[in-house]
Formats: sequence, C-alpha cells, structure tokens
Amino acid sequence: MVVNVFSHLFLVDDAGIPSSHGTNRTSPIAHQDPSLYDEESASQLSHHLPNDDLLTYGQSDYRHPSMLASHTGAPQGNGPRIEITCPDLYHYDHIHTNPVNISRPMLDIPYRENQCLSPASSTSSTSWHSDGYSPGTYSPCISPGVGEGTLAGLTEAVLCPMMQAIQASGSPNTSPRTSITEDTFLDRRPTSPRSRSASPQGKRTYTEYETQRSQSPRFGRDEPAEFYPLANLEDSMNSLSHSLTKPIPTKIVRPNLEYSVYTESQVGIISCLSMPVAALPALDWPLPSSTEQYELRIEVQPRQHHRAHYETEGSRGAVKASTGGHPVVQLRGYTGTEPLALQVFIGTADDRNLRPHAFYQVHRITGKTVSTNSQERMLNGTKILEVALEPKENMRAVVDCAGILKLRNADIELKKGETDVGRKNTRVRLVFRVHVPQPSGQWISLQVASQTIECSQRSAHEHPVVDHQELDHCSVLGGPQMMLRGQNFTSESKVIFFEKTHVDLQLWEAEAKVYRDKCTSNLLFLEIPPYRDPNIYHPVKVKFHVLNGKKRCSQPQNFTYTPLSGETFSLFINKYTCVFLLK
DNA sequence: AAAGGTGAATCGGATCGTTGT
DNA sequence: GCACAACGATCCGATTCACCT
Repeated sequence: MVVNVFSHLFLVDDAGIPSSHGTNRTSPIAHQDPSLYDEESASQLSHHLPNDDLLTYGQSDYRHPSMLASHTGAPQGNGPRIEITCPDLYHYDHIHTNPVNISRPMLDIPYRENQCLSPASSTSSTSWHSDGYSPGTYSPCISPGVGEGTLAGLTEAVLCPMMQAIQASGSPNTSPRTSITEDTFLDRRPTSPRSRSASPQGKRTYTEYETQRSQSPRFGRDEPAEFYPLANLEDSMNSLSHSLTKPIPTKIVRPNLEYSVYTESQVGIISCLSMPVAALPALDWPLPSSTEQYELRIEVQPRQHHRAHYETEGSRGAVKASTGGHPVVQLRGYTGTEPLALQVFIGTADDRNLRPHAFYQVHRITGKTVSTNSQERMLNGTKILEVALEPKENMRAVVDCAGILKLRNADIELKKGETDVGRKNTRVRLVFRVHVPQPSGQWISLQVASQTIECSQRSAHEHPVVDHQELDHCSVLGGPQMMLRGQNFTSESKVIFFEKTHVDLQLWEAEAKVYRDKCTSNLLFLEIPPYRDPNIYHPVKVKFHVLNGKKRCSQPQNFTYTPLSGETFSLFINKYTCVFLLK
C-alpha cells in the first residue's frame, strides 16, 4: 500500500501566496514524483480527504494541493488559509503497514534527482541566526513533534498566527530541507558535474563559523529535547490550546521517553487522515536506544575511519568494522514474528545533538560482496537505508550495505538556511533507527548512534595520537617490546626515539622495530631500540613519537634509558669484547 | 573445466584549486 | 600581499572479483 499523504503545511495569504516557511506548494519534490500524482494515488487520496470537521483546527482548509483546483468551494475567508500536505509520509509507505519487503524492486535514487534534490541539512542549519529568532523563547522541541510534517504541520497550524511567525522566522526545527524548492542552489552549481565548484560568493568561512559557534550562547549547544525546560513547551502548548478545539495531548510533545510512543488516535489528530500508520519522529528528534522491553544495540561498531566518496568518483565501499567485518546491529526484546525495518542514516558527530549530517549521505552499496539487502529512500532530503531485521536472524542485521557519500561543501553551504560549514566537518556517525509496533496500536521508536567515523580522505594520514605507553623506561640496551595505545596508527606508522639538546639540536634518533602484523589503528607493538651510548651513568631522558608519513607525527612521548647494572654491564662489556676480538 | 578477456567495484594516492594562517 | 600548509574535489591507476566467451 502506498499512502500518498502530504504533511507539509502552508500558510496562504489572501493572494494565495504561500508563506515562506515549509515547502513551496509547487515543490518539485511533490510534483516531480510521478507516484505522487498517478491516478491510483489520486484515487486513494480522494478517499482520504478529510472531513470538514477537521477544519475546526484554526478554520484550516485541509486539502491535498493537487485537489485544490477541484475544491473551489473551499473556504476562502479573509484570514490566512492553511493547507496541510504530507510528503514525508509518502516515503514511509511500507514500513508501517507491511513487513519489510526487501525483495521488491529497489528504487535507487541518487540524492539529487527530482524528488530528492536537496541533500540533508543539519538542524543547526535551520537558522539559529535567522533574523527575528529569539533563542530560547520557544522550545525547539515542538516542531519535530511526532513526525516531520505531521505534528510539525499541526503545530504550525495551531500556532497560527503566533507560532507561524516564530517558526517561519527560524525555529531550529523548521527544517530547511523542506524548503529546497525555494532554494536554487543546484542551479548555481557548475554545469559540469566534474568541474570543481567555484568558491561560493558570500558563504561563511570556517573561521567565521567557529567564532560564531563559540560566541553564541545558544549555538553549539543544541541540547537534546529531553533537557529543554518543559515550562516553555507547556506555555507554548497552553497558548496553543486556546486556538484549538481539541488540545494536543501533552504526551505528544513532552520531551521524554514517551516521545517515542505514538497512538493511532493521536495520529488521527495529527495527520487528520485515516492513516493506518503512525507518524514518525523527525530524524533530528532524540530517541532512546532502549526501553524496559527493547534495546537497540550496536553489536559491532564501525571503523573510526572511512573515506567517503564523492559523486564524481566511484564508490569506496561499505563502512567496515575495525574487526574487518561490518557493523552489526541488533534489536533485543522483540518477540514479534514480523520483520522490521532498520533505518540507517548518516548523523552528525559534533557536540550538539544528533541530527542528519548536512554534508554526508548514506549510500547504498550493492554487489556480490554485500549480503544484506537494503532499500534506499529519502526523508526530507536525508537519504536513509532500510535493512530488514528478521526474527529468524534474532533481529540482528549485518550492515554491509552502507557506504558514505560526501556532498560538495560549496553546494550545501549555498543552500538557503544552511549555517554549518563543510570544511573540517568530516566526522559522522552511523545512526540506526527502528520503529516497533505495539499491540495497542502504538509504535515505539528506538535509535542508537555509532561511534564517530572520520570521513576525510586524509584520515589515514592524520596525526597519530599516543594515549598510553606500556613502558616508560628500560636499559640502554633496549630490546623490550612495548605496546602503544592510541589513535590513527597505520601500517606505515614509524616510531622514532630521539634525543635533543636544550636548544633543540637533535643528538640522536633511532627507529624502533614495529611489529606490523600485530598493529591496529589503535595499537602499535614495537621493540625499543638501544640507546646510542651504553656507557651512561645516569638515566637519560629521551623522547619518541609516532610518524605517519613525513609530516604527521604524534606529540613526543617521554622515555628514559637507565644505565646498566654492574652485572649487566659486565655481560655487555664481555659481549662486545668478544665481538671485537672476533673481528 | 580451465584460461583469457572484460567490466564494475574498490581503494590508494596524486594532482590541483581553494582556503586559512 | 605573499608564502606556505591544510584541505577539498577530482582524477588516475592498480587490484580484485565476477561474469562471459
């Protein structure tokens, strides 16, 4: 079943001009997707057209935009007219209604194609800096609501005109992903897909971005919704309820675990359509990884480095695990017999709350090396992969089908409303979501994010970092094996011991033997080289560092060579005497 | 069934333009 | 304004593997 529902809400003035927030009614997302407008869809929609009593919500006219023309009798009051459409829900057609049908023909949709012109945009990009937005005045947790474009849409509807103004002026959750039709950044791209993008005029620099982040009291600390003061939220909702004939259940908006539970009755209120499925939380909506009953776990974490590929180059394969396999995710506590869809998308890895990464998209990997079938779909400009969680597999999925696509910084930064910069914004997380149906008709949504993945192409040559060294001293003869624990070690890493004078003149250096077969990106096994002078009488402090290539080296680590004890010294002298005599 | 050719996917690294210091 | 380094985006080629002849 395909539910072609449109959830975006439009405020249309008397002249019929949509307000600036939300998706333009003539959005190519909606209009260029033929499936949204085929006869069957239209027919289905016609059956699901809302009742007029739904118009009690702020005297809204609730119409499918494609139906507007045929509904000339729609209320045309003097006040603003509100229309609600639900493009997002279209993308979720099979998840809620049917078991995952991975075997059906896949829709491989490059993210720039018509229905998914815009890449993801971070929530942060949604205008903390927008004019007129007063940070903290209204809780940003309202808008994501139960689902992008559902509660969000309703919220916008019921907040009209008060909250409309606020949201239009820059609620952090009025996702710019919904406004890509206003945004013509793609048109400004170089015509040749292989040409380097010109420096975008007027875009913010990395320095400006960092400065702004550090100076703004709000920017840079997108607290998860759990931590937003409820007072603001309730105030908003109280104000809201005055505009409503039916108040929104507090449960829907209360920022706690209950966020992840949705009932169909609530959905009925939210969507105003006879949808058999629940609306889902937005991708930037914080969700728990476990409840009393369920737990979504990452059994095998992805590697900390993965070189993402550009559209202009070939795939660089799926994200791998540090063990050599691939990430593994399991849903525990599920006793149902139906498979569920595990959703995967690329999230941010900064100090703000998790949200879809603006500069990276998940990329479906297919081929002989991939054992896990997956399906791609777009949700508000963010590409997500769906992988089946099968009861027969103990609800465990090997995610060997998820690569990472890097979008060009210039393209994203030119996007209207985008405030993040791509430069040095190369850390991501794999985010996994699952929506578990409940017998009561509710749905529980769980989410878990992986450890950070560095996606830059130079990651393999990043400065190595030594976190721990097993030994800090040995005799001048060297020889003991030492393990270093740290980061960014490579198969090419070298460990150099050296000694310098007070004026930084290098007196000595020696390369340690590295046991490369044992080494990982976090562990380095080496043999400590002998000191240059075995005849020292006092401990000598030297240093060592790990080198990746010529220029990238770790911070110097301290090491001490101790003099030989009398007995050892005698043995040493004898040994060298013998060698001397033999020569 | 084995051998060779082909193409796609993967991956490492080089190159060159842009940006920041 | 210049030089340099770092980074971003693209390009190139080697390798591997599956498939076909």
